[in-house]
Amino acid sequence: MDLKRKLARLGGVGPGGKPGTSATPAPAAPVVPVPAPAVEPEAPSAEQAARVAMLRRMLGELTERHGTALRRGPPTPPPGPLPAESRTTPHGVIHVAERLLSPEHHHGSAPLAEALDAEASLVASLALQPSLAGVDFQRMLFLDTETTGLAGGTGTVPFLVGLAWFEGRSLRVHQLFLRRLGEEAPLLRELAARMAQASCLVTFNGKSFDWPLLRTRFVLNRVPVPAELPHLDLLHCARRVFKHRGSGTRLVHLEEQVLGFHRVGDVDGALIPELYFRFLRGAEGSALTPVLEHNVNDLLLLAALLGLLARRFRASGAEGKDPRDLLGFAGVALRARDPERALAFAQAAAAGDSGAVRAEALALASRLSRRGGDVRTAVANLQRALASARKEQTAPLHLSLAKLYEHGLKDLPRALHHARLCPPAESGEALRRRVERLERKLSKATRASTLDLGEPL
DNA sequence: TAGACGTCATACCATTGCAC
DNA sequence: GTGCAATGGTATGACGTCTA
Repeated sequence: MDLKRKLARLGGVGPGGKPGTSATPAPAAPVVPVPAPAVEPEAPSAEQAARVAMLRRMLGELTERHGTALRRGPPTPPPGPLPAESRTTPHGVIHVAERLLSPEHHHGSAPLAEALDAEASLVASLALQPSLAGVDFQRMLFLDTETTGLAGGTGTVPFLVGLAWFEGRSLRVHQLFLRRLGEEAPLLRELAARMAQASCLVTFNGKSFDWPLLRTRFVLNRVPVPAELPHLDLLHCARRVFKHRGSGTRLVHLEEQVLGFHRVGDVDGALIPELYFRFLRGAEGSALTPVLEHNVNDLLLLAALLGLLARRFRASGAEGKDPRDLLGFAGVALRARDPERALAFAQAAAAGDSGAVRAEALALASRLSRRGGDVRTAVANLQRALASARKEQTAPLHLSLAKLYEHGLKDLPRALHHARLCPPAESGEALRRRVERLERKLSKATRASTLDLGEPL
C-alpha cells in the first residue's frame, strides 16, 4: 500500500484524494473532486492528526530529496548508436534490423526454402502433435528471442525479438530491437501484428522459454496478449530424432553435427545479457552486432532444421546415412502410430555398420512384427539382434525371446534356454519364477508326450 | 530460474491362456 | 467355471535437459 493511501486511511480524506484512488504523486495526479459524504466522518483524534502530519513531512522530504527518481525511476543514460533502423509504425517507434534471403540460401547443408515443402500431416507426426495436421506451414513464423537473462519472471526482458517468415520462397528476417528498457509496448504490438498474420510459431525450446517470457511482457506492458498460435517446438523433435548421437541436443551441436554449419566469431549465449547492459550504459551499438548475427543464425537454423527433418522423415530411411538418426526416426514413427514407416526406418538402421544400433533397430523391428501378429519374423529379428548386440544389451533380448517362444510359438525348450541366459542379477525374483514355471511346464509336456507314444513309464 | 517434454521405473488395467 | 499368472498398453511420478 502506498503512503498516500495510508495517509487517507489514517486521517480520513486528504487534500486532492480519496480512499482507493491512484498512487500517482500529487503534482502529476489530476485532482479528483470528493463528493460530500452522506454521514459526516468522525474528526481525527489529536494523536492521529500528529501521525498524519509526521508522515506528510516524511513524504515531503523524500520527494524533495529524490524528486525525479521517485516519479520516473532511475534515469536511463543516452544509448549509443543503434544496431537497427528506427521506423514509425501505427504502434509507435520500433527499431528493426531487416534482411531478405534468397530461395537458394542454405544454412550449412540445408536449403532454407525446403521448410516450405514440409507437409502439415508429416510435421504433425514428426512433432507427435496431431493438432498441427491442419496448419498452413506456408505462413509459419520463426521466432527466437535474446533476453537479459534466463531467470524468467518479471525481471527478464527480451531485448531482441527475431522473426522470420517466407515471402514466396525467400525468407524475410525482422529483428525487433529494444532501444531502452521501458519501451517494449511498440515492439510487442509489432510482434502481435506479425503473429496475427501467421498460422503457427516455430521455435527451439520456445514452449518453455521464449513464449512464456513474451506472454509475461505483454501482460506487464498492458498490451493485449495475442491469440495462442499452434506451436512447433523443434527442440523436442530434434531430441527424439538425434538422441542416439549421445552429444546432447543443444542448438549449436545440432547445427554443427547435423547441418555441418560452423559459426565463426559467434557470441556465447551467456555473454549476451552483459553486452546489452553495456549498450544501455552508453556503449557503441556495434558491440551488439554479434548478438544480432547470433539471433539470425538461430532463425535460419530453425528453417533449415525443419526442412531437413521433414525431408528425411518423408524418405522413410531412404535418405540419411547415420543409423543412429534412422533409429531415432523409427522411434518417432512408432510413437506416431505409423508402423510401416517405423519398420522401414528400423530396417534401414539395421543395415548400418554400428552393432549396438543394429541390435536396437532389430529389437524395434521385432516389436513391430509382434504387434502385427508375425511371431516368427519377430523371433528372427531378435535372433539377429542378439548376434549384433553388446554384452549389456543381451538381457532384454533373451527375455523377449523367452516370452515369444513360450507364448507365441509354444516352444518350451527354447523359451527355457533363453530364460536361463538372462543375467539373474538383472531380473531377480521374476526371472526365477519364470525359469521354474517353464521347467514345470516342460517336464509335464514331456511326460504327456511320453504317454502319448505309449512308452513304458 | 521456469516450464515443456524427454526417459525410466513402477503401477494398474483388460485380456488371454493355463491348471485344477 | 474359477482363479492365477503373464501379456501389452497406458498412466503416473521422479528426475534430466534445454533456452539467455
